[in-house]
Amino acid sequence: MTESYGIAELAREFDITTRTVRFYEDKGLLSPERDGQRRIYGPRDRVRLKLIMRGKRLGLSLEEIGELMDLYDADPSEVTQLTQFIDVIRARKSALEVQKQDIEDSLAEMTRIEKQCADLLQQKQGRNAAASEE
Amino acid sequence: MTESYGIAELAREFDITTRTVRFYEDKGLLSPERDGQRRIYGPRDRVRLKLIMRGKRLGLSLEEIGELMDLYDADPSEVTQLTQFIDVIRARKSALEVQKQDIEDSLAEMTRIEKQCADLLQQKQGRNAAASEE
DNA sequence: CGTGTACTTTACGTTTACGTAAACCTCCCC
DNA sequence: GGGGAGGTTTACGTAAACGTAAAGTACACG
Repeated sequence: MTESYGIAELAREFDITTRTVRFYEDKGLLSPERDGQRRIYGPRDRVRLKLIMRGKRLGLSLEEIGELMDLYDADPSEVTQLTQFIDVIRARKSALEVQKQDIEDSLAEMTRIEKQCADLLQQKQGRNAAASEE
Repeated sequence: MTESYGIAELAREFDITTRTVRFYEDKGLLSPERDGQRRIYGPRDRVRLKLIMRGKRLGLSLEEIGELMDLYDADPSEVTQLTQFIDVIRARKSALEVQKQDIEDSLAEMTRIEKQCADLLQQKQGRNAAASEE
């Protein structure tokens, strides 16, 4: 008895609408079972949705996310396919490295600004305290 | 004589279209000088464009990018503003931390897959070599 | 003066990722 | 058997981020 979910249940868990879940199916990112006309989602769909959400947080389009997930569960049999496959993965990885660097740069800048603000705040509060002391 | 650029020049440098540059201006992200009716971009615009592109690579919307850049060159005078300001920056930072974690997870998975592929490739090539040896 | 080259405004078109509404099942419960 | 609760399809609407003409301006060059 492998666990299964209704669409509302799944949507709630990921904090999205049922419309969105169906939309992802329409785009080929999910493929739930059916009980009559109702959709039944299994563990595989849950994992996929998790990957989709992560992809979105990274700013990927649904199409890119789909391609990535295809990579995840494809197994290339031919040697030529295999080497191409590796190339694709490496390209993807280096894109992520760029993004990681961007994030680190941004974090550094924001930390700098944050510190500036904290210093300024100290000064101002210091003066206020001094003013209310006499 | 502070360096300046035409729109085409700037667009070429960042590998975007002039339409895009004007669009960013329309959204309040750039504000070039004018020589008659023509736009003249200075160093400040270049820096801003660089920030915009980085924001886009991070998957931010133009609106979010605008807000971030506002943070960068605003200087909050009131203490209450200052503390709010710091809160905003911290929220932004923690969002970036999440994204960074997402990237690291993704990189780990992809590295795993890449290794799998490399092993598989070794095996296959090994067999091919053995087959062509006799 | 005509031709280019570079730039301008105006405006409608397009893709992505859904939102929102309408109209229809279907099972369960009182 | 009337009504929820939860699900379904169909389809039009929408915001963001530009693309893509169309038509005009401004200046240099032969």
